[in-house]
Amino acid sequence: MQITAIYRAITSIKSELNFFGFFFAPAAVLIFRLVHRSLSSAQETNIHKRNATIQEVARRAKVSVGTVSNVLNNSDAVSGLLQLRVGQAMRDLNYHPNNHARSLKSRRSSVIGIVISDITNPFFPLVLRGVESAIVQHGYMLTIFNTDDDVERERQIFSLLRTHRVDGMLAVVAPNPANDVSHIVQAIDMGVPVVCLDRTPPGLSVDSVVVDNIRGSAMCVRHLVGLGHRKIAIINGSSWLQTARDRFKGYEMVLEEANIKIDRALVREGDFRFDSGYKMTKDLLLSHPRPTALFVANGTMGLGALQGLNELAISCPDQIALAIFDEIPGGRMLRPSITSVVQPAYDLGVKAGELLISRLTGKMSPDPVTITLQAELIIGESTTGSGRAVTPKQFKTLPRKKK
Amino acid sequence: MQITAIYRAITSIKSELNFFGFFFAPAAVLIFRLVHRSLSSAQETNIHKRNATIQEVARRAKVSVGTVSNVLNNSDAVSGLLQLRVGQAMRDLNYHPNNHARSLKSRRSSVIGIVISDITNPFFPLVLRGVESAIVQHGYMLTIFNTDDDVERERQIFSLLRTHRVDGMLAVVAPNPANDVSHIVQAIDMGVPVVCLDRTPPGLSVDSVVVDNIRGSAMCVRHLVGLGHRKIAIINGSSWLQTARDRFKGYEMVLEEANIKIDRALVREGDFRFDSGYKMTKDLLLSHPRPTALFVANGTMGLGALQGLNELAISCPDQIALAIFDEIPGGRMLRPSITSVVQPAYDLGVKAGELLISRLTGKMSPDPVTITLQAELIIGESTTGSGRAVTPKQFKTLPRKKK
DNA sequence: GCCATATTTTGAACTGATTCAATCCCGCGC
DNA sequence: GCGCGGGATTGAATCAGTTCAAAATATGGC
Repeated sequence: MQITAIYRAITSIKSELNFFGFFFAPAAVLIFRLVHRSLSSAQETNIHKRNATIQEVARRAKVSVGTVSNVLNNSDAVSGLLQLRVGQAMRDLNYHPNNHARSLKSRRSSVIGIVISDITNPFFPLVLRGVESAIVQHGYMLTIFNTDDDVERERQIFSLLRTHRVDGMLAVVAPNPANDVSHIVQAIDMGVPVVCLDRTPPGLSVDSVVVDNIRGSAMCVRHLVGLGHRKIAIINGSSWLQTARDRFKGYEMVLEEANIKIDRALVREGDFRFDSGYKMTKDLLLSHPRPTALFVANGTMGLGALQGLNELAISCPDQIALAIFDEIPGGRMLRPSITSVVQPAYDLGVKAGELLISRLTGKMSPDPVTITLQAELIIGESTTGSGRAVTPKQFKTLPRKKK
Repeated sequence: MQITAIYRAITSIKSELNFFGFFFAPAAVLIFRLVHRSLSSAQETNIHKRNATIQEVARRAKVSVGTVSNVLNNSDAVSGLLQLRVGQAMRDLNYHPNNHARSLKSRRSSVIGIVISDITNPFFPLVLRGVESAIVQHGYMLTIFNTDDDVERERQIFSLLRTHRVDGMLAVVAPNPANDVSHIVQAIDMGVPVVCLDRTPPGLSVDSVVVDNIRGSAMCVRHLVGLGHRKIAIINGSSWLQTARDRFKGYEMVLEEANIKIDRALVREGDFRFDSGYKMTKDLLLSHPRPTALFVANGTMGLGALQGLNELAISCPDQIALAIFDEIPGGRMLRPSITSVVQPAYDLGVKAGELLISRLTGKMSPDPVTITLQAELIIGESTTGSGRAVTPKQFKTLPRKKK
């Protein structure tokens, strides 16, 4: 701490210039002000561990607290002169308004809670960035929670978020066998808008932004059928999730339309995690009848499936075709590159954030809205290619959407 | 909203049972209570859009607000009887204490801010989970911000976090050419502990948890030298970052100890993002002298490098050996599998969270602490192998640390 | 049963903002 | 010179908790 103290001694004046981050100055200006201030009121530098209050700002600017408050909320009715005086006082005192006091009275916290299953699933970071980009410009900030798909945890988090009086919530709901969505209903009833993201709780009508899983899955399976596959296995997620049910529905639909009878032995239910993808792949490929194609219903399980294939030394696509719902990171660099259903993760986040914002500004009909986005099928070598090295040309012609 | 309303009508009583998430009941009990309550005091159910206050709880339990407050903070001195009465009242009213009021008076918010460069860099989700696991048990929650390595943004975020009166901050500092760390110093001076994560701001002594980048990098380059490489290129991050400087230092050190003169043409400075890895790889491999090995100083640029190699149809490791600092997701599944320096990302988060917690509980000497963790070199086919399919056995023997 | 002491319980003061009715001030028309 | 209208400014009340000194109650010893 001593070093910090020394550092502060040198730069204390410089420090004060950073006001709300709205204010900054290049080096030259800094030095000027440093000199200027050290000649005038350096001794007034706040060195105590207490934040300045609105009272102190008011006193220093010789105005009332009401006026300072008006400046803070850049209300219309403050004369230019006072604006300046107050602004100067704030800078002098390095004033940072206390958000707790503000929220207590105004009943708005400028915080949005986001509840997801697991941030290490590479799908979610993108969603998060999308949400962030949509809400930051409206002055909101994000607090994040992972549920690991545990409803009980989800319930606790909802409670916690309510004591923190978040203005709104975004939720990727956990699989919910008891179908008890009371915590969600309760939040909405108490005036906290909730937008469901990626998954919708069955039986509850609520704002949501989802991907057309049926169509995405159907596209992919249709591609496999088109390549002549008849024994197509699927590794799906928990059937408590609408998402998983829809991905299965797409699979079912296409097989029916192709007059292929669904073989229950080829349908497996995992939990959208690495291990279940890994185990079920090994299991499927060691049992009879062996599928000629494998459709894995999410990316994390997809990685598990790859691991499984590697360990069994089963070559892809020669011995089995592999298609994965979700983009897997570096999937284009894999040999073979992976055929995958790519979800618009970032857009999903943006749309969810925007929907929540419009709920918060109240300029919407009160009826729940559902926004559906389309996924894209990216065909790779894991279903079509040779599985050996490809020429650059081949690689380049893989359809790829530049960000 | 109508449907929500209907749903509520059915389950309003059920809903109330979820108190703070500490409380839940199996279906049978639910039904019992449903009947029980509907006979007694169903009309008292709170259906208005206002949260119950501590006053209301006190009135209902026939105690003073002070007592309710004591129960909330499970202070020692409350008799069992009153505990029960208050608890019941809370449940009856579905009470969620207002954290803003609480924080205003108590000057503690139970919120920790975390500032990182970009959550879509797969290194950070793991860090985040580590932090979360360390702090959640102490009752803290996380709010997260991405800076995209922009100091000005970082400064704004620090200001915002201070108005929100977070109890502490974790920061992955952005490269800072002006070396102006005033916002960090200021926060610490005002009593908000800051722990730097993964990177330390040069010239400022502050709590931090970092990886031994010099050693990690040296191990990796030494491995390349050991394979006989003499023309080893490096694609590094911004030299404003200690991290990047250290990774270079490891490279430099090993080349010196092997008596290899450093060729400036083989040293490139990128920005730790995909594009710079991609462009610099293409550039390096098309220029003269062509390196025989490439060391990329982070994972995201590493993916870019792979893309570059793919496009140039340069086979690895036959034509060039590739080693990457950072694990890349699915890197074990790649053909060739990638030699990489794996950082203990999760542990890094845990340690940082724990360090911050001990600062918050104040049971520490005030001097800044630095915790250094070691990275691990995982040798893959991209430096040693043939680049063609491997047998399962080979794959299995890759050293792998089970989570 | 009484007094001293320990344990519970109470409630008024306080936290730092917003809100809004009341007041002030200024220019304008007559 | 006076009254009026309207925008600028003020400041007391309010939000929902915590805190802590004082009051109430309980415990124990004699």
